[in-house]
Amino acid sequence: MQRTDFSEMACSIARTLDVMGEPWSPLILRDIFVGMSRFEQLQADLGISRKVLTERLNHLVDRGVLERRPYDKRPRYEYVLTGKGLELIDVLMVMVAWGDKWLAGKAGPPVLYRHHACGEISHVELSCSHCGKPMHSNDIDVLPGPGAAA
Amino acid sequence: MQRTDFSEMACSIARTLDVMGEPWSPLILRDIFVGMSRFEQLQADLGISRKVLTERLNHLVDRGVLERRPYDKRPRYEYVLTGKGLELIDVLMVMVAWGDKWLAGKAGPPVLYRHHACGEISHVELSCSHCGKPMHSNDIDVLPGPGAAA
DNA sequence: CATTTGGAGTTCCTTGAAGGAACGCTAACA
DNA sequence: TGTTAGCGTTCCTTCAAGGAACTCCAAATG
Repeated sequence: MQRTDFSEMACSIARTLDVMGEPWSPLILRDIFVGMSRFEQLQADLGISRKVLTERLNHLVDRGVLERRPYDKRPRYEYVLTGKGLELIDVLMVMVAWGDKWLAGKAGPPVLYRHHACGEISHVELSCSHCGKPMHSNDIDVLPGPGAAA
Repeated sequence: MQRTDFSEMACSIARTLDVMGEPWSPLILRDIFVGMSRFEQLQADLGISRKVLTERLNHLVDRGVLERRPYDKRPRYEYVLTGKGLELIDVLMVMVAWGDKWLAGKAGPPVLYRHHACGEISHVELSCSHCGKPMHSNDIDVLPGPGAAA
């Protein structure tokens, strides 16, 4: 085996990486999220090899984060995010927040988010699903869960 | 070039991937976050090739998310997260939330988070840095920012 | 003093994924 | 009857990942 399979590990990080951790996959999801749904668009925008794009799209469809559907009587297809896929965009939004803070430099962030609820330009924060207060790596204890390995 | 360089793209997702997007890097960060700081520990726990582990650790140190420091008079080193690295764990916490929801199955989540502030078992949610309300992919408009490409 | 031990890599070989260009297939259209 | 556009597939080359063996160094041990 040339690349280790993460899907069987008892770790939600590893399993999530099995879905979207291969090279290009997050960028493909990004493009589809912002409205590029067709093979040619994706290939041109990313500059990715057509072979790899085919593999990645098939994999994302297999894993249920994308849906492939015809948009013409001719054999033409578009790729759209499923509900599962839309939730995966959360991961990208946090990557954006981190990259904007640590890697954007003087030029500033390449894109901005405007939040519908308040209308303001903002970014994403992590909060606790229970109490709503901030929740970052230093604010938690990590405990074994029911699905832990033996 | 065999693998495309993402670091020069005008995209915070691509730039973040340049830091932690290579195979194994997120799992290395996970292990270091939960307290495995030494080369032998990491290698044994992950089952990663020693060569690749060396490359990944060097890269993460280069990018400023890990610090390599001696813990003995002998040539022994440990790897610890910098502040920049601790913030990168946010990305992993969101991966955990998604993986727990969509991939954990009947067995349930492999690990649980207990939030210091409220003492409850919970998971991470995304909220708006401005108004504090939920902020997910459907709740935003994406606009070009100052660092956008030409 | 010579030898062993353990941590931290380094080297080297094999396999297979990524890059890249060319080719194929299908339905409409000129 | 070509031609075109969209969507892949094939094939070849290069380089990264897997894996095992090897090196280096300082301390501990006999």
